[in-house]
Order: sequence, then structure tokens, then C-alpha cells
Amino acid sequence: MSDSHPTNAELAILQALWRRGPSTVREVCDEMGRSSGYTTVLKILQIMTQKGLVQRDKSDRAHVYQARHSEEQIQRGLVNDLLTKAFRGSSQRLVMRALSAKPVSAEELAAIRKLIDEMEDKAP
Amino acid sequence: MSDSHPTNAELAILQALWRRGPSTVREVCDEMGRSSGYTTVLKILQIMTQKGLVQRDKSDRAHVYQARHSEEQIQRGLVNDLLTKAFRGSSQRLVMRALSAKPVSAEELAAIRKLIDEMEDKAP
DNA sequence: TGACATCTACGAAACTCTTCGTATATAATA
DNA sequence: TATTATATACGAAGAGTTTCGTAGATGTCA
Repeated sequence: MSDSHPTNAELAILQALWRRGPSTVREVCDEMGRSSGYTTVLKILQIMTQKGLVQRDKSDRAHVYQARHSEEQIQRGLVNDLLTKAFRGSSQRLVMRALSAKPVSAEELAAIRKLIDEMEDKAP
Repeated sequence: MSDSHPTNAELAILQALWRRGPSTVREVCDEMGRSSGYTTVLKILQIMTQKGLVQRDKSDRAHVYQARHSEEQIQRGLVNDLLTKAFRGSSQRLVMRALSAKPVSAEELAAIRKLIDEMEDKAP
């Protein structure tokens, strides 16, 4: 099945790829600030290629890797997973936990409120 | 460290315990609808006892297990984890993904709005 | 009491994830 | 060209998770 989610190490690498765009192993390594050794990152990128999480360009000697899914897509998948696993599918509770888990600035609250306004307009 | 999160199987068992309250292995099994075998549930409950996720009462022959943390506590931990791992700590984005991941009813939206109102009142 | 059901305990197998050592190929340089 | 640096590929170790078979203890009932 392809509905599996990236592991922690894979997610950390994806973050680097999303920030940098297409990158070599070394570039990913640097971006990650030496949190894992070079061969470890290489190995995981190879696994991710096999899983279809990244795309590999072997033209140059240093292969260039690229995320195959957007950050938004992956985030949606992770949220959905957490939703069914721990929140009985209730988005409302997840949102409430997210808002109470960490202080949220007034600007952020306003942005969320605006999103809710739009959703209420669309589905009255 | 004790800031580790329950695994999937552990979370499924916790859900059963939260719904039923203190329960025996068999009761947890039934509640879970035969998704895992009896000895599997027993084994994981033993591991969870060792980890401190559940409390065990050995008075009766069939030991009685009880969750040691509330559903809310665990949810908060999971949300925080997801927040740092996949959302760069931005609650706003997590909320937005949660709201767009699954259709949310008007009642739920209203409840969330109310929560935002309260938070804005408290931190102006 | 004897047969049977049910419980805990234990351990091993199968699997995934993460890490790293090492071998090998290729480019750059003195 | 010979040396050095850097790349990929491969495999295996170690940890954690999940599963289940089996052994042994304890309760129930004809």
C-alpha cells in the first residue's frame, strides 16, 4: 500500500528537501545540521526512492533528490492519520488540542478565525 | 526518558481503557473487537505497565488495568510531537490542515470559534 | 477429584527503522 | 600517473514493535 507515512528520519530529510528544493546527499546533510551521518542520510534517501517518497536524478555523479509530494500533502496525511488513531476522527478535538498545546499569537488566531469564516460561508 | 509516545498498538489499547475504564485483558480484547489476539493484548499491557502507561491491580486473578494518563494528556503530547516534527511548531498550520483534512460540521466550527473567542479575551 | 476453561508469564520469530562500516567507482589534483 | 577526496552501493548490527505459541498456575463444575 502507498498510504504509509514517512518515518521520523524520512520526515526530517523531507523538511530539508522542501526548504532547499532538489538537493544532493551532501546538501541535505548540511541542511540538517549534522544530525545524522552521511551514509545514514544516503541510505534513507535510497529507501525513500524505493518507496516513492523522493525522485532521483542520476545524471550527475552526485545524485540529486527531490520530494515527490508537497509539504501540504504529507501534512494532510499525517493529520488524517493522527485524527483516526487518537481523536476518533474528530477534527474539532484535534484543533482544540492544537490550540491549547502551545500559546498562539493574536495574529495566528485571527488567521484561523478568517479561515473559519470562509468555511462557514461556503457550507452554510 | 518518559516523554515517549504510545505506539499504535498501545494507543488502540488506551482507547479501549478510556472508553471502558479499568478493565481486564479480556474486556480490553472485546472492546477492541478482536483486532488483536488475547496474548498479544496481554503482552502489550505488560509492556505498558513497565513503561508506566497503565497501572495494574493484581488483586484478582484477572488483573485489572487502568490508563495512567488522561486521553487529553496523551492527545496533547501527540499533537506537540506532530507540531515539531512536521509543522515547524506552527499551530496555525496544523489547525488549517486539520480543518481542510476532513469536512467539519457547522456546529463544530461554531465550537472552535467560541474557543478562539475565549482565547482572544484572555490574551488581548 | 478429575476434566476443562481461563489466566499470567515467558520467549522467540518476523518485521521495521536507524545507524554505520566497508567496498567499490569516479573525479580532482599534485 | 599516483594519490587523495568524494560518491554510491551493500550489508549487517542493534533497537523497538507486534505477534503468537507454549508452559504453568488457578479457578470452575460435573
